[in-house]
Amino acid sequence: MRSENGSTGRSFVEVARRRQIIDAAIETVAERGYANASLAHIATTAGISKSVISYHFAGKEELLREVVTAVFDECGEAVGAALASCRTWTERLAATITGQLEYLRDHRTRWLAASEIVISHRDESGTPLYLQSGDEEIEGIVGILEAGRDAGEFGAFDVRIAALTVVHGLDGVLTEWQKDESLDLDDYGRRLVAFILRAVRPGAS
Amino acid sequence: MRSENGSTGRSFVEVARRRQIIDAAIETVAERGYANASLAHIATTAGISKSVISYHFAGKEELLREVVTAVFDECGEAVGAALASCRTWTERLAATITGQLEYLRDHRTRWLAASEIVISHRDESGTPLYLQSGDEEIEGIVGILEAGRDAGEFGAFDVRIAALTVVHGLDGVLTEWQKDESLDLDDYGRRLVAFILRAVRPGAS
Amino acid sequence: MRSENGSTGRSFVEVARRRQIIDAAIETVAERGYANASLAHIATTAGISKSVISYHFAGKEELLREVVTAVFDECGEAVGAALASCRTWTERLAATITGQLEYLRDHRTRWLAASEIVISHRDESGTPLYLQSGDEEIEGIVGILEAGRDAGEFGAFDVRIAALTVVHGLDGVLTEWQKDESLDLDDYGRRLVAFILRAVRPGAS
Amino acid sequence: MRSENGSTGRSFVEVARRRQIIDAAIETVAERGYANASLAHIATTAGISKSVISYHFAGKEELLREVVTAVFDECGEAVGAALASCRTWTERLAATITGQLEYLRDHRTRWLAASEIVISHRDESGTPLYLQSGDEEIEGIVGILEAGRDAGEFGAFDVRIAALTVVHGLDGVLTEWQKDESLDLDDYGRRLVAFILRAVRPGAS
DNA sequence: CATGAATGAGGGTTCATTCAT
DNA sequence: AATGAATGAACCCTCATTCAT
Repeated sequence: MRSENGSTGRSFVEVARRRQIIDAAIETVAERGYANASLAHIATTAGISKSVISYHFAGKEELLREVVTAVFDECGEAVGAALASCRTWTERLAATITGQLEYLRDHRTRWLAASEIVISHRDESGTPLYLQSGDEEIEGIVGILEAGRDAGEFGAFDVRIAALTVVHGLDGVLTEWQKDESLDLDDYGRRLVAFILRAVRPGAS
Repeated sequence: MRSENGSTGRSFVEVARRRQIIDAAIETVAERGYANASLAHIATTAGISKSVISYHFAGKEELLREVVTAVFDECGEAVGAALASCRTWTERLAATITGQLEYLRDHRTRWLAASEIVISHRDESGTPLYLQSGDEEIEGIVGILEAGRDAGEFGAFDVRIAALTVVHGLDGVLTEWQKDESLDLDDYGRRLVAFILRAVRPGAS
Repeated sequence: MRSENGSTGRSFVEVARRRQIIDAAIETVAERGYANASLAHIATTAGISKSVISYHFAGKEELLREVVTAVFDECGEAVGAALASCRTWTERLAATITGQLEYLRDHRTRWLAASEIVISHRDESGTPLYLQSGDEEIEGIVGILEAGRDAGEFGAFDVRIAALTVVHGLDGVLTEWQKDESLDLDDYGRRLVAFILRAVRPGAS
Repeated sequence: MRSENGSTGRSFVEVARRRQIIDAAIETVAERGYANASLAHIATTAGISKSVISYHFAGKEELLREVVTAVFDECGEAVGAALASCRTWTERLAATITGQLEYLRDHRTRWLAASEIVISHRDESGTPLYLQSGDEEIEGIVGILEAGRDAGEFGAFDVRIAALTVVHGLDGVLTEWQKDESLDLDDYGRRLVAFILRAVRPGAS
């Protein structure tokens, strides 16, 4: 049993190369857009030969999926860490929003690239990636909202609608940030949290 | 007195052909995605030769921009009509949401295509369309929210954040609908309106 | 017998239209070069529809040939007129050079276009036009040189070589003029005549 | 120490392929003319796929410029070699003519192609190549003529006019050779030299 | 482990020509 | 007499992928 690493059977060098290529792909997609991010451009960005990519990845498809997985996993971990120290459901709801915005703030390029790919890429059957991904994020927020409602922290409203509003509201931040580079994401987060908390606070519907 | 048309100098036949091509482009983009919507596919969908498109449009760029303009104008008119009969700012806010959802319900393909293009298409300088368009929609909602707040219908909150939440929340509906074809958009709209109204209602914070 | 014109059977309007198109072709070829002178550009220059050209000319081939014929005939007439008043063979040789340069000076665009076409255009068999044209010009100079030699005005040299040198030397003037717009063609002509006369003057060798 | 090549960073195989493609381009242009020399035809002539050309050259533009450079450099070297063994300016003038004619005799196709390209090709701004190139050849002849005049070998005449006459006279040889395949270039050269020497010989202007 | 080389498919665009009106 | 409309061929170029080395 070769156990240089986990269970993938990849050597240390191999893992490093893949990471390098993934990073180059992220940079390229973020800069030039999904449609203009050819393997040639990615290879140039990485400073390697084009066929190195083909050697380490089964194809462009796999590379792009790895980008998405890597970024979304990172972000998920960041949000998870932010959630760990929360005491109330209100705090957890706020942490979900601010946690993701903090990731976005610190890893804008990565998030931008992953978003582009999820939105634009389609598998060979023509199905977009964003229709293939699970709804863990939404389910997580739904869980927080339901628990908070049961605990009396939140009022009565459609939790799924609320969760979707939060998720898509977060997506919109990136656009705002692109339109206005000087946007203060921390401040934006506080105000977004405030607005969402208004919506979920107890009281007449 | 040549009165075949308005001020564009286009004949009736020309206008019809352009519309046909635009419709074919919409269908193709919605079905295959922006990146796979080649002129060849669009032509095939329209049942015409590839070069007919080049004859009627200066290029793919112009065709795509016309698609976006056509769809967004249509939707804007629909929402404008819905707003016309409103008495209160609350009604206007609700009508903005339901009006757009009704357009989306009745013209799903058109909206889908226009969204894809706005998100994915970049001009020759590499700037995406969604960063080029103005913010009329957001400004409109901001106006409603401010007026409603001044009229005492709404509470005190960051109107821009609120407007962005509404706009991006609407964008998210399409994704939900694609994931679940049986989604009742009218019902969804009522619940989304209810949630947003919770957020904007007067009261603490 | 409809005899509005000569023997071509073309009406006055028809002739005018053809001339208009020929002029537009000349202007376009001179400005954009043979390879970039499409019927579309020619039509735009003429301010007419593209298919008008096809209506009046059997094809692009015919149009281009007409351009060449028209310009070369004009130039030939100009040179012929210059020759008419000459008394000596030396004068005739000089008039051949200065006559053509005067045409060039006064009709630069026309000459430029015709030259481009003759050099670049090939018929459907692939034969360039410049290999199809007769050698009237060269023969004419050869005739002058032989007569002048027999009359004792010129020395003994290869008349064909001399004629070719004159003809191609004239071609080169256009290039010089393009490189230096301020070139004084009259002066250039005088100096070119002087040089050629040195070569043909009687004497050793 | 990587010493596969000089300073271009191209491997041996790469250089060979480029040469092969350049040769195929030369053959194609010479045979079909500049305007009909598509990359597809060049590829067919080379017996390779069309995209191989794009792989080895940045574009058609680069390929064509390489053709011109290669041929003109070759010819320049040949003429330079012929000049090296000359003692008098008269010999040098003659060697300039015969040297180029010898190159033309031995590499007719190459010269023909390069000439076609220089005359017909335009860069993206529309400027023809022949207006971009320097005048090294003309300057060289001018230098010979001036030195020869100062040395008393030649008479008094406009050296620039003379140089241009020589250069364009040489261009004309190719046309003559195309019209008459049986033309003896060596003989032609001797007679052309004789004619030019008549023109430059000392004596009254 | 890495890569230079090659390829065929497909991209958008321009073109000369035809045809019904 | 004129033209708007349409077409298919050909244009150059980019692409993801494969393969021998």
